[in-house]
Amino acid sequence: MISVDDKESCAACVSAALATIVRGKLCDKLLSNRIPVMFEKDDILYDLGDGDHTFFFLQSGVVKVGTMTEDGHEIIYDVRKAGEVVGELCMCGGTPRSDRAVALERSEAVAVPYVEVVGALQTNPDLLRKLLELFCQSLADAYEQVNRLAVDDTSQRLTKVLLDLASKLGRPAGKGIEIPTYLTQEEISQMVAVRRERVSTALNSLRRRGIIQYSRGGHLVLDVRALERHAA
Amino acid sequence: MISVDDKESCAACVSAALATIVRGKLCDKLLSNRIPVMFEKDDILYDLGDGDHTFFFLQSGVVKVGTMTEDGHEIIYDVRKAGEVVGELCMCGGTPRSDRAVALERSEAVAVPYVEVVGALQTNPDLLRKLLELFCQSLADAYEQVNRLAVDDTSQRLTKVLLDLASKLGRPAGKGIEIPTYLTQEEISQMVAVRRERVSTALNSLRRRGIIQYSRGGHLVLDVRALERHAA
DNA sequence: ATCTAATTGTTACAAATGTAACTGACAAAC
DNA sequence: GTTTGTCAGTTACATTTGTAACAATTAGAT
Repeated sequence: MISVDDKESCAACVSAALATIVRGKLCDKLLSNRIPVMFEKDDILYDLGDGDHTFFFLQSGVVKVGTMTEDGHEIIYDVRKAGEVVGELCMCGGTPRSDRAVALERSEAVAVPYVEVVGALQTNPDLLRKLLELFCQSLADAYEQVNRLAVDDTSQRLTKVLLDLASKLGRPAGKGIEIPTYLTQEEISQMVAVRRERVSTALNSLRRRGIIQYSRGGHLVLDVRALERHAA
Repeated sequence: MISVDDKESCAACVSAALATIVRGKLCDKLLSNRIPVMFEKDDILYDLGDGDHTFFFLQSGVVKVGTMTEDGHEIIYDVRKAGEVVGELCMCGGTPRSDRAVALERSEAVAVPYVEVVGALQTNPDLLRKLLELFCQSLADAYEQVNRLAVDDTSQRLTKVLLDLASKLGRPAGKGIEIPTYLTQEEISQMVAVRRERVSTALNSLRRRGIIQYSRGGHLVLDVRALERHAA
C-alpha cells in the first residue's frame, strides 16, 4: 500500500500541477475576464441532478464534494481547497450531475464550461497531460476510499481521514497540525462512512491517548506522527 | 440515485465510445503494427508496484481490475471485456501502479505506452473528448461503489454486483441472462466486499426465491427484473 | 444574562458481519 | 480408482456496528 509519505508527496505534486493550471497559461486563456463567484458557508456550488457542465476553479476557501443517496444518506468523497478544481465529474456524457459540492466556508470560484476547458486542452499539450494526471489522481483517491471501506474498521478509517485532512488543510500550530476548517462530527462521519456516535467515541478515544486535541475554536489539532503509528 | 435503466444505457454508451476508440481512427494510428499479447486465465497483465505506464486495449476475453491491500485482502474494482481499456490508472504521475489486472479467461490485449496515447489525443479532438468521458465514467463508477459500501448491506450490494455483471457480460439464455464468465464465490465476495460465507448464504437465498440459478457449467443465470425489484 | 438550537457525549440493546471450524461436492492429478 | 485440492455450504460464536433515546455542552440570538 501507499505509505503516508508517498501520499503526501503525491498530494503536493498534484496541487503543484493545479497551481500551474490555475496560475499558468491556462489562467490567461480561461480564467481572466471571468468574474469569480462568491459562495457563503453552506452555499451549493452545484447539486445532484444539475444539468450544467462546468468546472469550478477554486480561488479561495474550502469545499466538500460528495453525494446524497436516495435514502437520504449524505456521503463526502473529498474536500478541496484554493488552487484545486471542483466539478470534474461533469465530463460524464450528457448525464446530469451525480455529485454535489458545498462550501464549508466562504469561498470564491471561477466557473468555466467544460467545452471551453476541453478546447483549451487541444492547444496546450502540457495542460492536457496535467489534467489527465489530475483526473487520474481523483480516481486513485476514490479507489483508495473503496479499499478503506472494504477492509478497515471505524478507528482505522477515522485515522486515515484525519491524516488526509491534515495533509490537505493542516497548518502547524504549536506542536501539532491544526485543521483550520471547522467540521462537525456529522460531516466527519460522512467521510468515514459510519454513524456519528461512533465518530464521537473514536475521537474521544484518540483524545484520551493524547493523539488529538481540540484548540480554542473547536478546531482539531493532530499529532500526525502518533496518528500514523495508530493507522498501522 | 441512478436507476438501473440509466446505468445500463450509460454502460452501453461508454462501450460504444470505446468501440469507436478501438475500431475507429485510433485503431489505425495506435493499434495497427502492434502485436496483441495473449494472456491465459489467471495471467497478470500488470501488478501492484509495476513501473510501466501502458494502456491495454482488450481485443478479446475478460479481465478483473482490482488491488491487494497490505494485509492481504484482495479487492475487485471492476470487470472489463473486449473493446474496453485496462490500466488507465497508469497516468498517475510517475508513481508505480496501485492496482492490478488479471485475466479471468484467455484474453488478448494490445499494450500501448501512455505517452503515445496522449500524443494521439492531441491530433484528434473527438478522441480526446471520448477518452475524457471514459475516464469520467470510471470515476463515477468508483464513487458509486463508495456509495454502496457506505449505505447498502450485503444483500443489496450483492444484488447490484450481479446486475452490473449482467449488463457488462450477460447474454440471454433461456428466460434469463447468463454470465458466461466463471467467477468463484471468493471473487464475487471481493466485488461485494464481504466474506465469502456471506456471499454463499446470500446467493442461496436468492436461489431459493428463484431469482438466480446455476446453469450446467456452474454459470450464473439471473432474472434481471426480479433482481431489480430486489435491489429497491 | 438567559434562552434556544445545534452539537457533542454516552448508554443499552438489536442487528449485521467477521471468524473459525467443519462437511460435502466435484474435478484434476496420480 | 484413489487421492488431493479447490470450491461451496453451513453453523455457533465473538465483534462490530447501527439504533434509539437521552443528558451535557456550546454557541448564538434576544
